[in-house]
Amino acid sequence: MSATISSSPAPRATRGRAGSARALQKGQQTKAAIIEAALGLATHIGLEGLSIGALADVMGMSKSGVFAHFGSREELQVSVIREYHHCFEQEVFYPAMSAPRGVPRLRALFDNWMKRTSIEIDSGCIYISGAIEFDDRTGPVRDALAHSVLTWHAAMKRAIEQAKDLGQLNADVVEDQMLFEIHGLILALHYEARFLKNPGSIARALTGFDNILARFSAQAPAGPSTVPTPTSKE
Amino acid sequence: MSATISSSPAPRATRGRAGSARALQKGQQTKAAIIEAALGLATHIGLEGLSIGALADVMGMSKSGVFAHFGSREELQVSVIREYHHCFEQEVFYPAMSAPRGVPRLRALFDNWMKRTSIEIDSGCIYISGAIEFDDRTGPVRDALAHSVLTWHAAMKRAIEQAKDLGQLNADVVEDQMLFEIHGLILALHYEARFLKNPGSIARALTGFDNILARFSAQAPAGPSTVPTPTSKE
DNA sequence: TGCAAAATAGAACGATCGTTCGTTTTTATG
DNA sequence: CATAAAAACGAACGATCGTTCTATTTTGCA
Repeated sequence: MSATISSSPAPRATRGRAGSARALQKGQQTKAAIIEAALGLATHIGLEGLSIGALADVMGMSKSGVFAHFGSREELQVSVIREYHHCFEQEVFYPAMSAPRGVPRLRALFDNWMKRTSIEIDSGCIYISGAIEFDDRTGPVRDALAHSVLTWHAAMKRAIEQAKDLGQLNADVVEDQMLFEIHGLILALHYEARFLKNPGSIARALTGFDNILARFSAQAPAGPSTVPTPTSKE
Repeated sequence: MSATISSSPAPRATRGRAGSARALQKGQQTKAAIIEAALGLATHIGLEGLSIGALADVMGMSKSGVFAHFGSREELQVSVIREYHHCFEQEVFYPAMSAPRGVPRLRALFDNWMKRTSIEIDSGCIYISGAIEFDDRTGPVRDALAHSVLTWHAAMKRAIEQAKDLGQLNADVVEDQMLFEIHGLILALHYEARFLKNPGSIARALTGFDNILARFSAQAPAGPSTVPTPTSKE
């Protein structure tokens, strides 16, 4: 169990010769700045809406100057996803690791996830918009996106498992099921708050989490939480 | 309480003079065919991905020929949304109305909604993809989309209310809260089945629904379902 | 400071976009 | 059948897209 939710390929090392500890070369820090700006754009207009021309305007440089750092739009999109992955780790995952294992940490993960998702942060969530945009497509962008999301889901499942091991959740809790329902709360929050502008969505998400927690908690003799009534075939 | 979930402005009336009961004039039926094809495209590539050129190709006609029926791309998008609204009524709402009021009807609505959303139907859901695309935009397309979604949500809330009135759900159930959680299941299903290709998502959605139902059902003394523990400020 | 290498600029490409306009074909009615 | 209206076409528009290419500028190190 590593301290990070994923093994990133140490992307930001200095490149030049002789392990000079000097910061980034000019090109690298420009590239980092471009990616940061691209992330800002992508969280608002989506990965597909992200255009090199608009990005160049924001950066105050030429299209070809921006382009040269990536070689293709797809590579730019993948870079943005990696950057978002990194931000997500910093803002959601790491802070929650200081909470004690079990339900408190699970709750912290959910709270941070929620904050990242909700309109409090004016930017949208790439993991959500990207999933829609790359629904039925293939290729490196979709792969990078799915990889990041799955990595995050694995981290959530680990937290659920720990809560189970500590006896704070029922022993027969199915991680996938609990995660599914929690994920639903996040998606509903994103939908109702960002699109429908429904006030009170944050409170409903919190209530929903408490409801899920109560149902999966140890002590109760467990409700109908394993086999569904087969109301629809298939 | 009307029999339809919305009052559509009787869009498909014959136009010509003297109430001739003849079917549609040529133009109208071409337009209807275009909208149908456009809906097919939009459910796969989104309302924003929908282009008049691609639509013209599918229809085997010229761009300007297609365009002339709408006058603008926005009007085409709005037409597609109206068509989807209509399909949604036919496939989700009406069939469920033959189930007895209360929980059975609520369950039927959920089941149909699920089928519409899941990958069983190879097309995606415009209410979901559209919400992402028109997150932070304004204009008639967004308005039409939000109107349709809110109409559908109102229908769901009505079903919850009826189940409450019949004593099948707890009297203190908050419709908005229950709908929020149910909506989350649908969104999680869409996400995990369509994007992540997770097998078993349908079963998890069904289980989730049963869990929600059990929690909001009459008899139990009600868990912590109203006020959340304030774990995050705001 | 000099010089190779890296970084950026600028112009152009083919493609596609939504839209406009004038013409031609098709339709529906007298 | 004739004729006016409706429908569809086809070409062109300006804009933007990702990408390529060749200069020019800037950088980093000897």
